[in-house]
Order: sequence, then structure tokens, then C-alpha cells
Amino acid sequence: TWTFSTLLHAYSRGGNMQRALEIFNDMEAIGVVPNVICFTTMMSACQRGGQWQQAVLLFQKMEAAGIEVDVVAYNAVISAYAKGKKWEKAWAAFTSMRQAGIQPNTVSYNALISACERCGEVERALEVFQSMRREAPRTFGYVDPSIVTFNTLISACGKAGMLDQALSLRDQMISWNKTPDVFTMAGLLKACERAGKWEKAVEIFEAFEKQGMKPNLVVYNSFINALGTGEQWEQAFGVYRTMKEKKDVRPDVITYGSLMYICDRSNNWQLALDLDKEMQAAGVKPNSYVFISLLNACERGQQWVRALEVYRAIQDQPEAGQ
RNA sequence: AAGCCUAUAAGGAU
Repeated sequence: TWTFSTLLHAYSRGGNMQRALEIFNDMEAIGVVPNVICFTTMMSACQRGGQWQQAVLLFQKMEAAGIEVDVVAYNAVISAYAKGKKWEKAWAAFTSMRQAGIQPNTVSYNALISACERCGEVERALEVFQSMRREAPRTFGYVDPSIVTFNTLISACGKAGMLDQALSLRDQMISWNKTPDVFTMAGLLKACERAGKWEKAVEIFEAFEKQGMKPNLVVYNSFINALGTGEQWEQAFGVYRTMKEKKDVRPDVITYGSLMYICDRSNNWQLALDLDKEMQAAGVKPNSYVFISLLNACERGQQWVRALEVYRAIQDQPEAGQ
């Protein structure tokens, strides 16, 4: 059983859900009975493969098989519902965990907060956080908010454009001795973007760097988006240039998608075509986000011939036609 | 600890 769960975990981490499923099925054929750990590992593999419903089915199968379901397994099913944006289901799973006499831990709360976050239910997420804080003193650290708790809440506020609330959570986080990280950064930048405060994004980004923290790819991309939404076209491209100079970050297809969208909105088809060349030179494969903004930029600039050329290039790039 | 939790882009449809 130990051998199988280790194998499953390896394939799960490698993103090979198919292979993990085969192994899981082989177990039963060989007569090895999967335990809770094998089941939760398999659930995790399904989630990585975007198959959250499969993960839920596995959980139900496990219960039906009379296997003792533990906290980690419950956490995995809450997380599966979070991935599927089913916060009510996640909530129900959290409740039934208690009814089964299992004490939720920090990860259980985080998974539930994440479900609310994905559904845009900020108030609900904050409510869950309140109960977490109420329960924390009685549980000897078992449900203490973690850095993930704060980051998830900040992200929820960010999506809703609740900048002040997001900043207040960052301060609370620091008072709990959690150091803001790149996830925190991305959430705060999103909050600035949604609140229409690009200046604040600049301020936060600079303060972050001044404290010796290294922005990663997602942080740079979020920063570009905050500037783009604020119509700070030049600055956004300035960030892109900075990225190219860094050794540890490389613009990706999301970076180019965001920048291409900026070209479109700023009515700059020439820049869009230049950017397209740069992207090719950088070896980044365009996707439909990039192509659509590029086509829109050509359309806006009434560059019909160029648009047709781009269109032909798409035909040669079949995997981008999602 | 063999398993669980967090962040980034466009148009269309819903």
C-alpha cells in the first residue's frame, strides 16, 4: 500500500493523471486494498488534471467502501469543490466533517475560504475567517490562520476591488508574524487594479522590492495588468522591459496576452505586430488570447491585410485555436 | 510524515 501511494504521488505531481488512474485500478486487480492515503493521493491527481468531479466521486467511493475518512481526505474533497466553484458543496462537506466527529484544521478552513474566493463570495470568506479566529484559541494552533489563509482572503478582496480591506488583512497578517510573499503581492496588485488605483500598485510594488523581495512571473504579470487597466501603457511596457533583463523571470504567454491587449486598447497596431515578432523570437507559443487581441488591434487600426496575414498564421498554429 | 489549502490576461457564449 505504501509503495502504491508513493507511486501515485509521483505521477500526481508529474501531472500524469492517466497513469495514476491506471495504477490505482491495478491495485484493486492485484488485490491490494487502497487505503485513505491512496484515495486522497488519487483525488489530488484528479484535481491537478482538472477533474474535480472525479475527485468527488473517489471520495464518495471511499465512504461507500467503509474506509475511515480522515481530515486530509475531507480537506481534499473541500478543495475539489473549491476547484469546481461550488462553495455550497464545500460548505456542506466542511459541516459533515464536524458531524463525523472530525476537527477541521487550518487547511480545512483554507480550502473552504478558497471555495468562497473562487465564487467571488468575499463576505462569506471573511465570515469563515471570523469563525476560524473564534475557534483558534481553543485548538492549540490546530486552526491558527496561516500565510495561505491571509493570502486567500487578500485575493478574495482583490477580486472584489476591496483595496482597503486587502491592505488591512496584510497588516493583520504581519501582526500574526506571517511575512507577505509573492501570493500576497499578486492579491494586493489585483486589488489595486480592480479599485482603479494604479498609483497604489506602483507604490506597493516598489515597497515590496525595497524590502528585498523578488517579484516572480505572476507578480510582474499582475503589475502589468494593474498598469494596463489604469491606461498606463508606457509604464506597463517598461515593466515588460525590466522583466526581460531579469535572469530569474521570463515573460510568458500570459505576459504577451496582457501586453497585446494593451496594444489593442491603446490603438497601436504597429506595436502589436512588433510584440508578435518579439514573442516569436523569445520562443513563446501564442494562444488564442494573444491572437484575438492582435486581430482586434489590426481591426481597430483598419489593417485588413495584416489581419489576414495574422489569420493565416493562426491556421499554421492549430493548437492555439482553442 | 506516503496523502490535503493560496495569486496573473482577451473576445464570444451562458
